[in-house]
Amino acid sequence: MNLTLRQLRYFLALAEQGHFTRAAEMMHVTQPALSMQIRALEDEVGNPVVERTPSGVVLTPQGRALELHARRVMAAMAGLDQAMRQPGRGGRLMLGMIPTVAPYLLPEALPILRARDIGRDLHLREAQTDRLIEELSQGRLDAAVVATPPDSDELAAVPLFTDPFLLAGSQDRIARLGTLCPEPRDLDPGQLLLLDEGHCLGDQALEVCGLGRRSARLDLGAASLPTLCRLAAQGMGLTFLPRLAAHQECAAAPGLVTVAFPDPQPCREVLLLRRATTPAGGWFDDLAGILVQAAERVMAG
Amino acid sequence: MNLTLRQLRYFLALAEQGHFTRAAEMMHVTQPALSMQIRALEDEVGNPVVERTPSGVVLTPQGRALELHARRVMAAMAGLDQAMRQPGRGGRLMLGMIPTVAPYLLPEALPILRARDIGRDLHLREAQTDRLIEELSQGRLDAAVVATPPDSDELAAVPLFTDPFLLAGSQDRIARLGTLCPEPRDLDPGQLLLLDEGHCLGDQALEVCGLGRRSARLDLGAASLPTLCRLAAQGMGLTFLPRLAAHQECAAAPGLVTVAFPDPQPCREVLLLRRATTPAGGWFDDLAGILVQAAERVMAG
DNA sequence: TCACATCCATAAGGACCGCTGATGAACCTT
DNA sequence: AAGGTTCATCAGCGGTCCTTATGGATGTGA
Repeated sequence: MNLTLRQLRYFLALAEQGHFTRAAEMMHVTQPALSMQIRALEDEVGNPVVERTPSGVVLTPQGRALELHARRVMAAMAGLDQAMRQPGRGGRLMLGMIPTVAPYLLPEALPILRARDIGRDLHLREAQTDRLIEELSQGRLDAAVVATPPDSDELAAVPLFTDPFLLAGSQDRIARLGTLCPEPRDLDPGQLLLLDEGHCLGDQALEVCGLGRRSARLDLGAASLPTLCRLAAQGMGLTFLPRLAAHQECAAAPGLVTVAFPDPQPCREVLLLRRATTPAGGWFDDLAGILVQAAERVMAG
Repeated sequence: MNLTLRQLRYFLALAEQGHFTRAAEMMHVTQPALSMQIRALEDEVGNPVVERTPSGVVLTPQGRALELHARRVMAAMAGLDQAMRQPGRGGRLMLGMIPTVAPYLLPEALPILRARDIGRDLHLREAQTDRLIEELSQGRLDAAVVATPPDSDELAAVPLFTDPFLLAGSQDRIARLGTLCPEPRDLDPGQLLLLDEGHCLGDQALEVCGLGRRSARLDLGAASLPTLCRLAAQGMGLTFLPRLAAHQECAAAPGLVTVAFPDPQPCREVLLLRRATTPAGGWFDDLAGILVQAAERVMAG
């Protein structure tokens, strides 16, 4: 049994009109065309679906069953059509984000995404760069926000924004540095608090200081930026705080003070990645634009 | 946007296999055939639904939306197929029945109908012959049980069973008739209780007595056979009781006594009607067989 | 009662669709 | 660098589906 949508459409028209000729007009075809499709449908089904009476057409019991199910099929098709017509897309958008960006960018980004009908079914994955890139390559993600340029050429990146690093610590630690904030590489590596390995933020902080991870005082095992900030606020050391995170973390960790580095400020480039095969236009550019907008608000706010 | 089932099927195969060639094999077509259909689908949708990566195929967000909806469509089609494959039919069977048959035949018939999977969605209409015939002609009914041969040749009838009339009344009224039951036409018209006009049973009773309705003592306005039987049981007159109804009515109306007429017994022919255009075989003959079987049980029981 | 209209089925011809088989381009593997 | 993937493209062919034309059945009006 291999019915076609055309047969179902014609049949529903016939059921509605009760009349071959009128149903054919409704379908913008000639009456023989519709008759032949109905005939083909009945051949497939094995029984007549309508009785041809002199004064019109009557559904058989089986015809009524067919009508019921055919309407369901057409409803499903209508739903599909509508979903495809949505320019915003309708499918789940699988977005990855590194942990040093996600909690600061998302509160601003999500409302915009929803307003633009992109976040309707947004699926978020927070993970470190390596894992995000792997999942992106495998197609389990559609895009990812990272702060490290991809090495593989199967990924393409668009820059979102530049996120300067601030120096953060307790009031007295910062005061002890003097009135002028030092050059990054003048900092004492022994005072630096870093994130766990795997977080690009730690590596980047070391890089701007001209240091390797080996020379850092210790890996505190601090798994998250909020934790790190609380440690720094209690005077346990200094840390690099992305400006993106500054407002939220200063509010959350009383006693935390930040100072900007002198120009040229050290910074990280936040990027939006996609597979190179992903069509660039459309939702991807929309998403990038929204994230930029959200970042501006976070920085300004 | 005018997607075809073929496109959806191919697309689902592709989504499942993640591989054009394997999806094509799955669909028993060559790879170009599938590629072209996917291409056509993407043209309709307006965006790519899969990304072609070197190592296989990944759905785009829109592709995932399409997958979701396509599965719904295919599920609806599967439901339709299954419904059509049911030899029993799946549609509502619209059955009409006259009031002097329905309450007696149905208790036996319904279980059999259900067992044979015909009564799955049986729609019953109890009405007098004229109305049943009208609704049958208009296609609002598929079949009708009546006791009057149709005059129109747009209806066809198959005989179900013969239902003899019994004479029923109170103990003393029946006794007063003597040991032998009289010929129908020897009955005193003044003693006869009849159903309302419109019920064929009343007309038939008069007919076998060689009388017209005018000569009957009165129309009691008794709208139903149970009422009539209760009147008769209380000695208000005699009535014709179809054997089909005898057991039930005697049980329900204490004091009601029935006697059979001498041969040739007056009787009514109970028929199953269909539109002449309704295909005779299949469900219609099944239904007729079941009703005959049910009638045999009623008569025997 | 006969002509006519209406309705659906059927037949023949043509346009288009979709499949196959062959080929090509890009990429990965060895 | 060669060979084997992958998917895309093309030409040719067969089938599907449409249209126009026609036929048979039924109902209707003069």
